[in-house]
Amino acid sequence: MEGKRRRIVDNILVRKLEGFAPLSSEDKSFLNHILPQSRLVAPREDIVRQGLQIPCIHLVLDGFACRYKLLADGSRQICSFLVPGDMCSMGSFIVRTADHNIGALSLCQVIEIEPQIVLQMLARPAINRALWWISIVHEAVLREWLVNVSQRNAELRLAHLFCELHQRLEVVGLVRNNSFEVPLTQGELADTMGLTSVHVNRTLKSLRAQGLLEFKDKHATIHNIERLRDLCQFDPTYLHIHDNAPPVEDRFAKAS
Amino acid sequence: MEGKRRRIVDNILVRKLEGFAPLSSEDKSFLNHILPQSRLVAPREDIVRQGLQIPCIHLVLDGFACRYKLLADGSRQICSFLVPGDMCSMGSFIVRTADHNIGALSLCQVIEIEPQIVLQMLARPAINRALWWISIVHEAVLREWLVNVSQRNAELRLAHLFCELHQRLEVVGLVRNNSFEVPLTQGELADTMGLTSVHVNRTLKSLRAQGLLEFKDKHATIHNIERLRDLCQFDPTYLHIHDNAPPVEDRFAKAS
DNA sequence: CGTAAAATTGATCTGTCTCAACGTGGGTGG
DNA sequence: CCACCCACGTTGAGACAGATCAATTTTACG
Repeated sequence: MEGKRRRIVDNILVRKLEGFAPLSSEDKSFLNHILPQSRLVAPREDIVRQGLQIPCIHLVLDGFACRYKLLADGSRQICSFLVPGDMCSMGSFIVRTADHNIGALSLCQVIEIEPQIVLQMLARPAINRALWWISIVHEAVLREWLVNVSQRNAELRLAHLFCELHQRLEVVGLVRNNSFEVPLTQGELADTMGLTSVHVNRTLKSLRAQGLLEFKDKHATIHNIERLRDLCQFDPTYLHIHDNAPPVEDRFAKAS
Repeated sequence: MEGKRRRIVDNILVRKLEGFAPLSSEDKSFLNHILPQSRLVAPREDIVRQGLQIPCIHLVLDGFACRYKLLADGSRQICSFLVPGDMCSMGSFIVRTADHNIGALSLCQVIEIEPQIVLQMLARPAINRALWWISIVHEAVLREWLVNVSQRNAELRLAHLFCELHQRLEVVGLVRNNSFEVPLTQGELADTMGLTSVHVNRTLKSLRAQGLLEFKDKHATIHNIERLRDLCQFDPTYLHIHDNAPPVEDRFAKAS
């Protein structure tokens, strides 16, 4: 049981990192032999608290977590989702204080990666690059969310978000039959999209009526992903899957 | 003349990086001896084009540039500003294709840092950390912009943006007498804030009437920064100035 | 089961957009 | 050096997406 869980655990990190570039068998073996203790985090429980010291680097094995900020008037903005395979990258290593919260949305299984393990990861060039990649993709996703909230109406916003989740969950093998788990309430979707839960509800109803997107019982179903992508102009390039840049030496060769 | 410009040039990068943590004199000397050729970029000219290969890493010496995305309906979202001292960090090193454009807003003086120089920078631990810091702060700024656009009304949005610019420009010594250059049109502000230029105009008028913020002739003046910060709950923590995390060894000491 | 959170629907209100007109300043060609 | 021009700024009036307020139904869970 323990061994089985451990294997599942490491597989998802390898799978995630190989969404960038293939890893050598040594690197994979290294990742399969770090044996951090995983723990469960209850829904609504915080993993990182804004203003406090960042405890360590976390990897989500199962469940949805999110980064969020609270405003004085009580409103909340969810700034990103951490889905299985995602980790909060280098922040705790570089900077003293957290500028945002990270909290579990559903029951989460997370791993706390110890600082000395992170040093070992950084010492491996391919993993080092993959960590940079995570950071760059995170930035790109944030930009896309900014565009989403700033430029698109409620219908296109929701469509785009579900296209993104579909793509990200597919990479880690969590989409089956056009359907995937999204353990969010409509209120949480609202806090993500800068809408009210009332308006999210109405917009989901409209998308459902158009046969574009069903969201029920914490599961999303997209019958025709192409149609949904066309609607909101979803272009997955920004997720930079398998978008490894050529090494510096090759670029010299190309330049000369 | 050349020597003087070169000194000014390197000073701003050193100054920017020391906004994180002090550099050793060797590191500073290293940064003062990279001698990249700077070039001028005209307003509206692009430095990086979405979908194409990212040419190399750029450092802005003077002027404002921005990252932006275009949508099919012609609308534009400005996703971040590059002010003097800012560089577009590791993207070109890690990932093949640009997921956004970078373009000059005003006449810009920029430096193109060659890949092998970046390798040398990465080889120096303190500079390596500072590059991670840049990336982390970039992410934090994006989150704050998302909150801004998603949760605040036009008045608070503009107030918050100008508080941020005030803080960022002060770090590199570009604020004098509560006043600093912001070479943007109201239309560009609108594309930044997810508003129309008409509404930006009206909102600036209101802020001016309240004595909070003057924006005229490409210059912003904030007579009472405290009052403006209170209004929009600006908390500069997210810029992580001098927020260097303790090294891993110290954390072990603390833990034991 | 019972109870609270979440989803759903209706009616009304409002911040921001849209369309439209006019003012203004700086650059360019004659 | 003037006159035109065009981008930018400014102001007004009306329209609309989404918020707000409120009530009811459904679902999840102890």
